[in-house]
Amino acid sequence: MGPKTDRRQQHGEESRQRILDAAVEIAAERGYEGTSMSLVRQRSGMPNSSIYWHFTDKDDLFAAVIDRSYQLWRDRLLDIAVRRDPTLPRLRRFLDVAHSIADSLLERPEFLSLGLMLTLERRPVEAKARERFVEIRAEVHRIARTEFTDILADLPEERRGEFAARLADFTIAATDGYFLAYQLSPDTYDLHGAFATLGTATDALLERWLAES
Amino acid sequence: MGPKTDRRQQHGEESRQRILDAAVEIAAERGYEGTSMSLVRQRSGMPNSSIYWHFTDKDDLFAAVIDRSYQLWRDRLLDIAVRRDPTLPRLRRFLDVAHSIADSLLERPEFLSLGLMLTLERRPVEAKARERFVEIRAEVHRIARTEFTDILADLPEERRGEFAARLADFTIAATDGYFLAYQLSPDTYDLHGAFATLGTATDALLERWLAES
DNA sequence: AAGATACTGGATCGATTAGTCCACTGAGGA
DNA sequence: TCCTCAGTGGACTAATCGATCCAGTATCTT
Repeated sequence: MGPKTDRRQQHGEESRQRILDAAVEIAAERGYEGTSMSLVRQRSGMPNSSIYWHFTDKDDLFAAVIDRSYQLWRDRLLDIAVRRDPTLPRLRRFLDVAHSIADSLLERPEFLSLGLMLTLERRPVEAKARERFVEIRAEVHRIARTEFTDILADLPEERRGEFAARLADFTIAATDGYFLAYQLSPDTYDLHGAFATLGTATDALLERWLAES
Repeated sequence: MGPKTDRRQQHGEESRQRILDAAVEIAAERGYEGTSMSLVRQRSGMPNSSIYWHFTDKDDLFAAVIDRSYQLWRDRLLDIAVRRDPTLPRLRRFLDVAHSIADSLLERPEFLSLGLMLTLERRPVEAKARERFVEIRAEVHRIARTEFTDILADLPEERRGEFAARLADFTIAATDGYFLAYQLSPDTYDLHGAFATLGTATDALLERWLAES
Protein backbone atom coordinates (compact mmCIF):
# COMPACT_ATOMS: atom_id res chain seq x y z
CA MET A 1 0.00 0.00 0.00
CA GLY A 2 0.83 3.69 -0.36
CA PRO A 3 4.25 5.36 -0.47
CA LYS A 4 6.68 5.29 2.48
CA THR A 5 4.84 8.21 3.99
CA ASP A 6 3.02 11.01 2.34
CA ARG A 7 5.52 13.79 1.80
CA ARG A 8 2.80 16.29 2.63
CA GLN A 9 2.24 14.65 6.00
CA GLN A 10 5.94 14.43 6.58
CA HIS A 11 6.30 18.13 5.95
CA GLY A 12 3.29 18.81 8.13
CA GLU A 13 4.83 16.82 10.95
CA GLU A 14 7.98 18.89 10.74
CA SER A 15 5.88 22.03 11.02
CA ARG A 16 4.10 20.58 14.02
CA GLN A 17 7.41 19.97 15.73
CA ARG A 18 8.65 23.46 14.98
CA ILE A 19 5.51 24.88 16.53
CA LEU A 20 5.84 22.61 19.56
CA ASP A 21 9.51 23.41 20.07
CA ALA A 22 8.80 27.13 20.01
CA ALA A 23 5.84 26.71 22.33
CA VAL A 24 7.78 24.61 24.84
CA GLU A 25 10.51 27.21 25.01
CA ILE A 26 8.14 30.12 25.51
CA ALA A 27 5.73 28.33 27.84
CA ALA A 28 8.50 27.18 30.18
CA GLU A 29 9.48 30.76 30.91
CA ARG A 30 6.14 32.54 30.71
CA GLY A 31 3.39 30.13 31.70
CA TYR A 32 0.01 29.69 30.10
CA GLU A 33 -1.34 33.22 30.07
CA GLY A 34 2.05 34.68 29.28
CA THR A 35 2.43 32.62 26.14
CA SER A 36 0.63 34.32 23.28
CA MET A 37 -0.18 32.54 20.07
CA SER A 38 1.37 35.44 18.24
CA LEU A 39 4.68 34.82 20.03
CA VAL A 40 4.52 31.15 19.10
CA ARG A 41 3.83 32.19 15.52
CA GLN A 42 6.83 34.51 15.43
CA ARG A 43 9.30 32.15 17.08
CA SER A 44 8.24 29.09 15.09
CA GLY A 45 7.97 31.00 11.83
CA MET A 46 4.72 29.22 11.05
CA PRO A 47 1.59 31.11 10.05
CA ASN A 48 -1.43 31.27 12.29
CA SER A 49 -3.45 28.91 10.16
CA SER A 50 -0.84 26.18 10.47
CA ILE A 51 -0.86 26.39 14.24
CA TYR A 52 -4.63 26.12 14.32
CA TRP A 53 -4.56 23.36 11.77
CA HIS A 54 -2.33 21.20 13.98
CA PHE A 55 -3.92 22.16 17.30
CA THR A 56 -7.57 22.92 17.89
CA ASP A 57 -6.88 25.76 20.33
CA LYS A 58 -4.37 27.13 22.80
CA ASP A 59 -5.35 24.63 25.45
CA ASP A 60 -4.81 21.75 23.07
CA LEU A 61 -1.41 23.12 22.10
CA PHE A 62 -0.42 23.28 25.75
CA ALA A 63 -1.48 19.72 26.44
CA ALA A 64 0.81 18.68 23.57
CA VAL A 65 3.57 20.90 24.95
CA ILE A 66 3.34 19.12 28.28
CA ASP A 67 3.52 15.73 26.60
CA ARG A 68 6.49 16.66 24.49
CA SER A 69 8.50 18.32 27.24
CA TYR A 70 7.83 15.37 29.54
CA GLN A 71 9.00 12.94 26.90
CA LEU A 72 12.21 14.90 26.37
CA TRP A 73 12.94 15.11 30.10
CA ARG A 74 12.13 11.48 30.84
CA ASP A 75 14.24 10.24 27.93
CA ARG A 76 17.13 12.30 29.21
CA LEU A 77 16.66 11.01 32.75
CA LEU A 78 16.53 7.36 31.68
CA ASP A 79 19.58 7.94 29.54
CA ILE A 80 21.57 9.43 32.41
CA ALA A 81 20.39 7.07 35.13
CA VAL A 82 22.98 4.50 36.12
CA ARG A 83 22.04 0.87 35.93
CA ARG A 84 20.53 -0.71 39.01
CA ASP A 85 23.27 -2.42 40.89
CA PRO A 86 22.02 -4.31 43.96
CA THR A 87 25.54 -4.72 45.30
CA LEU A 88 25.94 -0.99 45.97
CA PRO A 89 25.07 0.32 49.42
CA ARG A 90 21.69 1.96 49.76
CA LEU A 91 22.98 5.48 50.42
CA ARG A 92 25.09 5.30 47.31
CA ARG A 93 22.09 4.30 45.23
CA PHE A 94 19.97 7.13 46.65
CA LEU A 95 22.73 9.59 45.82
CA ASP A 96 23.02 8.22 42.29
CA VAL A 97 19.30 8.64 41.73
CA ALA A 98 19.42 12.16 43.14
CA HIS A 99 22.26 13.21 40.86
CA SER A 100 20.58 11.70 37.83
CA ILE A 101 17.51 13.79 38.55
CA ALA A 102 19.62 16.91 39.04
CA ASP A 103 21.43 16.38 35.73
CA SER A 104 18.25 15.71 33.78
CA LEU A 105 16.65 18.86 35.19
CA LEU A 106 19.66 20.98 34.33
CA GLU A 107 19.46 19.80 30.74
CA ARG A 108 15.69 19.73 30.30
CA PRO A 109 14.05 22.02 32.85
CA GLU A 110 11.08 22.86 30.64
CA PHE A 111 8.74 20.11 31.72
CA LEU A 112 8.96 20.68 35.44
CA SER A 113 8.99 24.44 35.05
CA LEU A 114 5.81 24.44 33.02
CA GLY A 115 4.18 21.71 35.07
CA LEU A 116 4.72 23.54 38.34
CA MET A 117 3.32 26.72 36.82
CA LEU A 118 0.19 24.87 35.80
CA THR A 119 0.02 23.40 39.30
CA LEU A 120 -0.05 26.85 40.83
CA GLU A 121 -2.27 28.51 38.26
CA ARG A 122 -5.76 27.42 39.18
CA ARG A 123 -7.93 29.24 36.71
CA PRO A 124 -11.67 28.81 37.16
CA VAL A 125 -12.03 26.87 33.93
CA GLU A 126 -9.87 23.82 34.34
CA ALA A 127 -7.41 23.47 31.49
CA LYS A 128 -6.70 20.30 29.55
CA ALA A 129 -3.01 21.01 29.97
CA ARG A 130 -3.23 20.93 33.76
CA GLU A 131 -5.12 17.64 33.71
CA ARG A 132 -2.47 16.20 31.47
CA PHE A 133 0.20 17.24 33.95
CA VAL A 134 -1.71 15.58 36.79
CA GLU A 135 -1.78 12.32 34.84
CA ILE A 136 1.92 12.51 34.04
CA ARG A 137 2.76 13.30 37.62
CA ALA A 138 0.96 10.12 38.69
CA GLU A 139 3.05 8.21 36.18
CA VAL A 140 6.24 9.77 37.55
CA HIS A 141 5.16 8.69 41.02
CA ARG A 142 4.73 5.12 39.79
CA ILE A 143 8.17 5.14 38.20
CA ALA A 144 9.75 6.50 41.37
CA ARG A 145 7.97 3.85 43.44
CA THR A 146 9.27 1.13 41.18
CA GLU A 147 12.80 2.47 41.51
CA PHE A 148 12.61 2.63 45.30
CA THR A 149 11.02 -0.80 45.50
CA ASP A 150 14.08 -2.10 43.71
CA ILE A 151 16.45 -0.34 46.08
CA LEU A 152 14.52 -1.69 49.07
CA ALA A 153 14.78 -5.26 47.78
CA ASP A 154 16.18 -6.59 51.05
CA LEU A 155 13.16 -5.41 53.04
CA PRO A 156 10.28 -7.75 53.86
CA GLU A 157 7.83 -7.64 51.01
CA GLU A 158 4.82 -6.33 52.90
CA ARG A 159 6.66 -3.22 54.07
CA ARG A 160 8.50 -2.53 50.85
CA GLY A 161 5.54 -1.11 48.94
CA GLU A 162 4.52 1.39 51.58
CA PHE A 163 8.03 2.64 52.25
CA ALA A 164 8.67 2.98 48.53
CA ALA A 165 5.50 5.07 48.15
CA ARG A 166 6.42 7.32 51.06
CA LEU A 167 9.95 7.78 49.75
CA ALA A 168 8.54 8.64 46.34
CA ASP A 169 6.31 11.31 47.92
CA PHE A 170 9.26 12.75 49.77
CA THR A 171 11.63 12.68 46.83
CA ILE A 172 9.21 14.27 44.41
CA ALA A 173 8.34 17.07 46.81
CA ALA A 174 11.98 17.77 47.61
CA THR A 175 12.86 17.68 43.92
CA ASP A 176 10.20 20.28 43.18
CA GLY A 177 11.44 22.43 46.03
CA TYR A 178 15.09 22.31 45.04
CA PHE A 179 14.19 22.92 41.43
CA LEU A 180 12.34 26.06 42.50
CA ALA A 181 15.30 27.26 44.53
CA TYR A 182 17.42 26.77 41.44
CA GLN A 183 14.95 28.68 39.28
CA LEU A 184 15.01 31.58 41.70
CA SER A 185 18.73 32.12 41.14
CA PRO A 186 20.01 29.77 38.43
CA ASP A 187 23.42 31.40 38.21
CA THR A 188 24.48 30.91 41.80
CA TYR A 189 22.48 27.94 43.10
CA ASP A 190 24.34 24.68 43.58
CA LEU A 191 21.77 22.18 42.36
CA HIS A 192 24.07 19.18 42.69
CA GLY A 193 24.91 20.11 46.24
CA ALA A 194 21.22 20.34 46.98
CA PHE A 195 20.51 16.95 45.48
CA ALA A 196 23.35 15.42 47.46
CA THR A 197 21.50 16.61 50.55
CA LEU A 198 18.33 15.09 49.13
CA GLY A 199 20.01 11.71 48.69
CA THR A 200 21.38 11.81 52.21
CA ALA A 201 18.04 12.89 53.63
CA THR A 202 16.27 10.04 51.83
CA ASP A 203 18.62 7.50 53.36
CA ALA A 204 18.45 9.06 56.80
CA LEU A 205 14.67 9.22 56.67
CA LEU A 206 14.37 5.58 55.68
CA GLU A 207 16.72 4.57 58.47
CA ARG A 208 14.53 6.44 60.93
CA TRP A 209 11.38 4.79 59.61
CA LEU A 210 12.97 1.35 59.87
CA ALA A 211 14.03 2.04 63.43
CA GLU A 212 10.53 3.18 64.36
CA SER A 213 8.78 0.06 63.13
CA MET B 1 -1.00 70.07 64.33
CA GLY B 2 -3.94 68.85 62.29
CA PRO B 3 -6.85 66.50 63.05
CA LYS B 4 -6.43 62.86 64.05
CA THR B 5 -6.01 61.89 60.43
CA ASP B 6 -7.45 63.42 57.37
CA ARG B 7 -10.72 61.63 56.67
CA ARG B 8 -9.97 61.80 52.97
CA GLN B 9 -6.67 60.00 53.42
CA GLN B 10 -8.32 57.53 55.74
CA HIS B 11 -10.92 56.76 53.11
CA GLY B 12 -8.22 56.51 50.49
CA GLU B 13 -6.31 54.00 52.58
CA GLU B 14 -9.42 51.85 52.86
CA SER B 15 -9.75 51.90 49.09
CA ARG B 16 -6.12 50.92 48.74
CA GLN B 17 -6.70 47.93 50.99
CA ARG B 18 -9.78 46.85 49.07
CA ILE B 19 -7.80 46.94 45.85
CA LEU B 20 -4.94 45.01 47.43
CA ASP B 21 -7.22 42.38 48.93
CA ALA B 22 -8.88 41.76 45.60
CA ALA B 23 -5.54 41.66 43.82
CA VAL B 24 -4.02 39.21 46.32
CA GLU B 25 -6.94 36.87 45.88
CA ILE B 26 -6.85 36.93 42.09
CA ALA B 27 -3.08 36.92 41.75
CA ALA B 28 -2.67 33.88 44.01
CA GLU B 29 -4.75 31.76 41.69
CA ARG B 30 -3.87 33.21 38.29
CA GLY B 31 -0.36 34.63 38.41
CA TYR B 32 0.89 37.85 36.95
CA GLU B 33 -0.28 37.60 33.35
CA GLY B 34 -3.54 35.97 34.34
CA THR B 35 -4.50 38.83 36.61
CA SER B 36 -6.10 41.59 34.56
CA MET B 37 -6.57 45.06 35.91
CA SER B 38 -10.17 44.85 34.80
CA LEU B 39 -10.69 41.81 37.04
CA VAL B 40 -9.13 43.67 39.96
CA ARG B 41 -11.44 46.58 39.21
CA GLN B 42 -14.52 44.36 39.20
CA ARG B 43 -13.68 42.38 42.32
CA SER B 44 -12.57 45.39 44.35
CA GLY B 45 -15.41 47.57 43.15
CA MET B 46 -12.99 50.43 42.67
CA PRO B 47 -12.79 52.38 39.43
CA ASN B 48 -9.77 52.24 37.20
CA SER B 49 -8.62 55.70 38.12
CA SER B 50 -8.46 54.81 41.80
CA ILE B 51 -6.28 51.79 41.12
CA TYR B 52 -3.88 53.86 39.07
CA TRP B 53 -3.97 56.61 41.62
CA HIS B 54 -2.75 54.26 44.35
CA PHE B 55 -0.36 52.23 42.19
CA THR B 56 1.69 53.53 39.32
CA ASP B 57 1.21 50.41 37.19
CA LYS B 58 0.49 46.69 37.30
CA ASP B 59 4.02 45.86 38.33
CA ASP B 60 3.85 48.27 41.24
CA LEU B 61 0.53 46.80 42.32
CA PHE B 62 2.05 43.32 42.30
CA ALA B 63 5.02 44.37 44.38
CA ALA B 64 2.54 45.68 46.95
CA VAL B 65 0.52 42.47 46.70
CA ILE B 66 3.64 40.45 47.51
CA ASP B 67 4.39 42.64 50.51
CA ARG B 68 0.87 42.44 51.85
CA SER B 69 0.42 38.71 51.40
CA TYR B 70 3.79 38.07 53.00
CA GLN B 71 2.87 40.19 55.97
CA LEU B 72 -0.40 38.31 56.44
CA TRP B 73 1.28 34.92 56.20
CA ARG B 74 4.17 35.78 58.47
CA ASP B 75 1.90 37.29 61.11
CA ARG B 76 -0.18 34.12 61.05
CA LEU B 77 2.92 31.94 61.31
CA LEU B 78 4.36 33.87 64.25
CA ASP B 79 0.96 33.75 65.90
CA ILE B 80 0.69 29.98 65.54
CA ALA B 81 4.30 29.13 66.35
CA VAL B 82 4.76 27.64 69.79
CA ARG B 83 7.16 29.31 72.13
CA ARG B 84 10.74 28.17 72.07
CA ASP B 85 11.19 25.66 74.81
CA PRO B 86 14.80 24.45 75.14
CA THR B 87 13.75 21.56 77.39
CA LEU B 88 11.89 19.79 74.58
CA PRO B 89 13.76 17.16 72.58
CA ARG B 90 15.03 18.28 69.21
CA LEU B 91 12.77 16.06 67.12
CA ARG B 92 9.76 17.41 68.93
CA ARG B 93 10.83 20.97 68.21
CA PHE B 94 11.39 20.21 64.53
CA LEU B 95 7.93 18.68 64.33
CA ASP B 96 6.38 21.71 66.05
CA VAL B 97 8.01 24.05 63.57
CA ALA B 98 6.85 21.88 60.68
CA HIS B 99 3.26 21.85 61.84
CA SER B 100 3.26 25.58 62.44
CA ILE B 101 4.34 26.10 58.85
CA ALA B 102 1.69 23.69 57.59
CA ASP B 103 -1.05 25.48 59.52
CA SER B 104 0.02 28.92 58.41
CA LEU B 105 0.08 27.81 54.78
CA LEU B 106 -3.36 26.25 55.03
CA GLU B 107 -4.73 29.54 56.32
CA ARG B 108 -2.74 31.94 54.16
CA PRO B 109 -1.52 30.19 51.05
CA GLU B 110 -1.56 33.33 48.90
CA PHE B 111 1.97 34.51 49.52
CA LEU B 112 3.74 31.29 48.71
CA SER B 113 1.44 30.53 45.81
CA LEU B 114 2.09 33.86 44.16
CA GLY B 115 5.75 33.89 45.08
CA LEU B 116 6.41 30.50 43.52
CA MET B 117 4.59 31.57 40.38
CA LEU B 118 6.82 34.60 40.10
CA THR B 119 9.81 32.36 40.69
CA LEU B 120 8.88 30.21 37.71
CA GLU B 121 7.73 33.00 35.42
CA ARG B 122 10.92 34.48 34.07
CA ARG B 123 9.73 37.11 31.66
CA PRO B 124 12.44 38.90 29.67
CA VAL B 125 11.79 42.20 31.39
CA GLU B 126 12.40 41.57 35.04
CA ALA B 127 9.46 42.55 37.19
CA LYS B 128 9.61 44.57 40.37
CA ALA B 129 7.32 42.03 41.99
CA ARG B 130 9.76 39.17 41.43
CA GLU B 131 12.65 41.17 42.87
CA ARG B 132 10.52 41.90 45.91
CA PHE B 133 9.88 38.21 46.36
CA VAL B 134 13.60 37.46 46.14
CA GLU B 135 14.26 39.95 48.93
CA ILE B 136 11.52 38.52 51.11
CA ARG B 137 12.72 34.99 50.50
CA ALA B 138 16.15 36.02 51.80
CA GLU B 139 14.47 37.41 54.90
CA VAL B 140 12.57 34.14 55.40
CA HIS B 141 15.87 32.30 55.15
CA ARG B 142 17.33 34.51 57.87
CA ILE B 143 14.35 33.89 60.12
CA ALA B 144 14.58 30.13 59.58
CA ARG B 145 18.30 30.22 60.32
CA THR B 146 17.67 32.05 63.56
CA GLU B 147 15.06 29.49 64.57
CA PHE B 148 17.35 26.56 63.83
CA THR B 149 20.27 28.22 65.57
CA ASP B 150 18.10 28.35 68.64
CA ILE B 151 17.17 24.69 68.38
CA LEU B 152 20.81 23.75 67.89
CA ALA B 153 21.82 25.62 71.04
CA ASP B 154 23.71 22.66 72.48
CA LEU B 155 26.02 22.39 69.50
CA PRO B 156 29.48 23.96 69.51
CA GLU B 157 29.15 27.53 68.35
CA GLU B 158 31.34 27.31 65.25
CA ARG B 159 29.28 24.49 63.74
CA ARG B 160 25.88 25.85 64.71
CA GLY B 161 25.71 28.56 62.08
CA GLU B 162 26.53 26.34 59.15
CA PHE B 163 24.19 23.56 60.17
CA ALA B 164 21.39 26.05 60.76
CA ALA B 165 21.90 27.48 57.27
CA ARG B 166 21.87 24.05 55.66
CA LEU B 167 18.77 23.03 57.58
CA ALA B 168 17.08 26.27 56.50
CA ASP B 169 17.87 25.48 52.86
CA PHE B 170 16.47 22.02 53.22
CA THR B 171 13.34 23.06 55.10
CA ILE B 172 12.45 25.85 52.72
CA ALA B 173 12.88 23.63 49.67
CA ALA B 174 10.83 20.83 51.20
CA THR B 175 8.16 23.30 52.28
CA ASP B 176 7.85 24.60 48.74
CA GLY B 177 7.66 21.06 47.40
CA TYR B 178 5.00 19.90 49.82
CA PHE B 179 3.03 23.07 49.27
CA LEU B 180 3.05 22.36 45.55
CA ALA B 181 1.86 18.80 46.10
CA TYR B 182 -0.96 20.22 48.17
CA GLN B 183 -1.84 22.74 45.47
CA LEU B 184 -2.01 19.97 42.90
CA SER B 185 -4.83 18.24 44.78
CA PRO B 186 -5.91 20.34 47.75
CA ASP B 187 -8.94 18.20 48.55
CA THR B 188 -7.13 14.93 49.10
CA TYR B 189 -3.57 15.83 50.06
CA ASP B 190 -2.59 15.35 53.69
CA LEU B 191 -0.46 18.41 54.29
CA HIS B 192 0.04 17.75 57.98
CA GLY B 193 1.17 14.21 57.28
CA ALA B 194 3.63 15.57 54.78
CA PHE B 195 5.00 18.10 57.23
CA ALA B 196 5.37 15.42 59.89
CA THR B 197 7.64 13.65 57.42
CA LEU B 198 9.48 16.93 56.92
CA GLY B 199 10.06 17.30 60.65
CA THR B 200 11.33 13.74 60.92
CA ALA B 201 13.54 14.14 57.88
CA THR B 202 15.05 17.32 59.30
CA ASP B 203 15.97 15.55 62.52
CA ALA B 204 17.30 12.47 60.72
CA LEU B 205 19.35 14.60 58.36
CA LEU B 206 20.90 16.56 61.18
CA GLU B 207 21.74 13.36 63.02
CA ARG B 208 23.49 12.10 59.90
CA TRP B 209 25.46 15.32 59.50
CA LEU B 210 26.54 15.21 63.14
CA ALA B 211 27.68 11.60 62.77
CA GLU B 212 29.68 12.47 59.66
CA SER B 213 31.65 15.26 61.25
C1' DA C 1 -5.79 14.64 -16.57
C1' DA C 2 -8.95 15.24 -12.73
C1' DG C 3 -10.07 15.34 -8.20
C1' DA C 4 -9.14 14.80 -3.34
C1' DT C 5 -6.20 15.71 0.54
C1' DA C 6 -2.89 18.18 3.51
C1' DC C 7 -1.43 21.91 4.52
C1' DT C 8 0.00 27.35 3.93
C1' DG C 9 -0.47 32.48 3.59
C1' DG C 10 -2.51 36.41 5.05
C1' DA C 11 -6.27 39.33 6.05
C1' DT C 12 -9.50 39.93 9.51
C1' DC C 13 -12.62 39.39 13.58
C1' DG C 14 -14.71 40.99 18.14
C1' DA C 15 -13.08 40.97 22.77
C1' DT C 16 -9.90 42.30 26.07
C1' DT C 17 -5.55 44.25 27.49
C1' DA C 18 -2.84 47.96 30.27
C1' DG C 19 -3.07 52.46 30.72
C1' DT C 20 -4.78 57.72 30.12
C1' DC C 21 -7.62 61.67 30.56
C1' DC C 22 -10.33 64.97 32.80
C1' DA C 23 -14.35 66.68 34.92
C1' DC C 24 -16.02 66.06 39.35
C1' DT C 25 -16.85 65.48 44.65
C1' DG C 26 -16.31 66.22 49.29
C1' DA C 27 -13.54 67.41 53.13
C1' DG C 28 -9.71 70.66 55.34
C1' DG C 29 -7.42 74.89 55.96
C1' DA C 30 -7.53 79.95 55.81
C1' DT D 1 -16.79 81.67 51.93
C1' DC D 2 -13.29 80.20 48.93
C1' DC D 3 -9.29 77.68 47.71
C1' DT D 4 -6.74 73.36 47.76
C1' DC D 5 -6.23 68.74 47.09
C1' DA D 6 -6.85 63.64 47.86
C1' DG D 7 -9.49 60.65 45.64
C1' DT D 8 -13.49 59.10 42.32
C1' DG D 9 -16.26 58.13 38.09
C1' DG D 10 -16.30 56.75 33.65
C1' DA D 11 -15.31 57.41 28.84
C1' DC D 12 -11.60 56.43 25.92
C1' DT D 13 -7.28 54.71 23.31
C1' DA D 14 -3.90 51.93 20.87
C1' DA D 15 -2.30 47.50 21.01
C1' DT D 16 -2.79 42.81 21.50
C1' DC D 17 -5.46 38.75 22.52
C1' DG D 18 -7.25 33.98 20.73
C1' DA D 19 -9.51 32.49 16.92
C1' DT D 20 -11.68 32.27 12.09
C1' DC D 21 -11.99 32.36 7.21
C1' DC D 22 -10.85 31.17 2.68
C1' DA D 23 -8.33 31.26 -1.45
C1' DG D 24 -4.07 29.12 -2.91
C1' DT D 25 -0.43 25.37 -3.51
C1' DA D 26 1.79 21.14 -3.56
C1' DT D 27 1.37 16.26 -3.46
C1' DC D 28 -1.18 12.33 -3.34
C1' DT D 29 -4.77 8.79 -5.57
C1' DT D 30 -7.55 7.33 -9.48
